[in-house]
Amino acid sequence: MAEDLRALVERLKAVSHPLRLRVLALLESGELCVCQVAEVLQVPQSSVSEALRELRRAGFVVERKEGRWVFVSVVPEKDAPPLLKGLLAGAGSLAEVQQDRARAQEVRAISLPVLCSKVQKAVPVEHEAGRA
Amino acid sequence: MAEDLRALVERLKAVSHPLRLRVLALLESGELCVCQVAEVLQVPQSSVSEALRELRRAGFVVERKEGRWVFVSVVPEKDAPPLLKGLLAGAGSLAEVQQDRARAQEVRAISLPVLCSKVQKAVPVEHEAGRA
DNA sequence: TAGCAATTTCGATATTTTCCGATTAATCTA
DNA sequence: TAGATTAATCGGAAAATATCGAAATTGCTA
Repeated sequence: MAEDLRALVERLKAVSHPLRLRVLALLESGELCVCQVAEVLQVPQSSVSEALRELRRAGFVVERKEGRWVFVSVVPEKDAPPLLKGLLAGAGSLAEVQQDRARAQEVRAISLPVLCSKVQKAVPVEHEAGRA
Repeated sequence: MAEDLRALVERLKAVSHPLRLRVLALLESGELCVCQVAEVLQVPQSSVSEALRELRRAGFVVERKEGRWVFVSVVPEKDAPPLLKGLLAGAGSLAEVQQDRARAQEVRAISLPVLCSKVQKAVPVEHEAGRA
């Protein structure tokens, strides 16, 4: 009885969201800084920041500040909430996630100062308009 | 790559809800009919019905009609989405869930016709007013 | 067929969530 | 210190969700 029903629901809510789940799954491929995440996913920076805030609140990711950059990564296994492992296993096999991770590899090859000054258009693509 | 990110998110959303998660966890203790669930959880019947609709859509529960009663239960393991197992494991240890299951045992002892005609008040308790 | 009884669907409101541009805060660098 | 840059927060409009009584539906029973 480690926690409370409501707490578990909050944790689930945190990942019941396309962008947030995508960010979490992306980070499993390794630490990234916020601007890298925004670049990989082609999403406005403020959206990434908000997604990360929720994931942090839920205990799924941790941050590390280095100068003006903020690096985020999946919480170390020993501190991870029970859900996390199964979640990442499930998400890791999704095509979208694998594409994101591939893109992350390319982005990692660019030095941060160069990457981030590169004005990211981040075409605000609709997050709902899937072919249901 | 069995599914789609959006599908996974939908599945997670289905259980990111106090009542729905409670219902799902309750059913792990065995099949119940809708009116029994309403009685155990002290929640209006239409709310239970709606919760079950979502859980069914997400593939977590199945129904079996018998006369005018509808019995619901957790989907058999072979058909269960990957998430389910870990989810139930996590929820099963929650105090609230254990209480619900204990109540279910009492309710099962009452014959259905007797139980259901018993006008259930189901005090519309606020679902948000936790001491945050 | 009439009348219950169990469940689902509907309707309407209230609340929450989402989203992103603009602003602010923090930190580097010249 | 001024200027630039990265990230967080704010604002607020639009969309989605929650909730539960009332009405509709389905199927039993007499």
